[in-house]
Amino acid sequence: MVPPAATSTPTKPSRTLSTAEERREAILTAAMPVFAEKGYHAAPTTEIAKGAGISQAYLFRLFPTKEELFVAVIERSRERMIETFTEAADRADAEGLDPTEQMGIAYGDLVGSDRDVLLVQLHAQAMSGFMPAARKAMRDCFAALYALAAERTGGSPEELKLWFAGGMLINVMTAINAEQVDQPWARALTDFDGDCFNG
Amino acid sequence: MVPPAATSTPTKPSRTLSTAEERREAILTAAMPVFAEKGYHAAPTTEIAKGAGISQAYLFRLFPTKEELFVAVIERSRERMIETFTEAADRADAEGLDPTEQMGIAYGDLVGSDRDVLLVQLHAQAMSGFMPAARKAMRDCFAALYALAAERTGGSPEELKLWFAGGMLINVMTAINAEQVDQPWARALTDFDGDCFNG
DNA sequence: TCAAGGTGTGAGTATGCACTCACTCACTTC
DNA sequence: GAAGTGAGTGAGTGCATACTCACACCTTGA
Repeated sequence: MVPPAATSTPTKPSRTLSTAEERREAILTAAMPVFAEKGYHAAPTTEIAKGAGISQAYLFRLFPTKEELFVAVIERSRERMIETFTEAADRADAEGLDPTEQMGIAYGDLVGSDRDVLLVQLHAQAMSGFMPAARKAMRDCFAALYALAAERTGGSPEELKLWFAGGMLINVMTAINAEQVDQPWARALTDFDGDCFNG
Repeated sequence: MVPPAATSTPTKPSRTLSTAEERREAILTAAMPVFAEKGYHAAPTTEIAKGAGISQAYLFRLFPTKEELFVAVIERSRERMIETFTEAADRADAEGLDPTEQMGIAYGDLVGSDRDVLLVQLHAQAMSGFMPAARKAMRDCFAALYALAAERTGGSPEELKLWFAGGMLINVMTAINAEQVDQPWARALTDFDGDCFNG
């Protein structure tokens, strides 16, 4: 049960092969921007495999279908959001700030800086219409986020609805870069300071 | 100048060919559900042409690229929304009802009954990330809808923002059929009666 | 009646895709 | 060291796709 080789140099890992779990992580990391940019159908698995540094054949061993890979990417983007919200809520608690507002700000920052998370969400929403696996993943996503928001903000269902609605608007406005448009509609729909969605 | 064959049955129109404009309309009608279901990349132009009752070759004469066709479909879905809102506002005016509320209800009905309009919007939003033509079409769409809503409801920018945010939430919840889910998050996020978004 | 131009197509081309198969090599166990 | 298992791949297969081209037919105007 003891590792046999204390003899080999300890600076290098004795193992040259990666574990399947490491590869899976690498694939998800590589897949995220590709799905974000091109959407489900136009994202080539060859490109994802290349980005992960493995062969396409091995990609399909680890994720038997492209759809399973897509769902895993949706779940990963959900995890990113959960992390973001949790950190923001922790910070709000520590500094005595309004958690609803802090989580909202953190979300705006997240989708503004990490467009992959945003675009994966949008593609997944659109695919939900006719791809049951994506629909399920999106429902799970909303379930988790709603539970987290309810717990950390203590808001009423009505307040939470408003807060989610604001999030959906941020998504779309960010996707079309409305903040770069100098027109009344764009100014009105991208004004998230001193916001009605927060408390 | 007289059609040469008064001998043929007069119940048939003398013209056997359609005009290009009629064909264009037929193509858009056929393209809408295909793009809605499959998204931009996975929607085959062969299937669209077949649905429109013409050859694929002629489709490409009328819409030189698939992208132009996609943009035209986005614009058509915008027109549907404009019609819906206009009718609802007219009705509200005629019957002394609140236009904001009536337009909101009409929108919910539209996306609930005509999923094509909804899904085309969602696909277009997702494509906006990396397809400038789709982004432009979506911006135009928001510009037109915002102008209409502002004129017909007289709402403040803040009120209009709330109203649009509610619309974005309706979109997503409808896409994932959240109203069929019996869980707290789904009940809260699909409760659009007596709504905070309406005045 | 005939030319001009619009309507319309069959049959491609070149490319890209998800997924498979047969196979090699690294590592562990006994 | 032998035997088993998991990591990893080169080289496909079969099919679908956007777009093209040469060509035919219908309609109109003079």
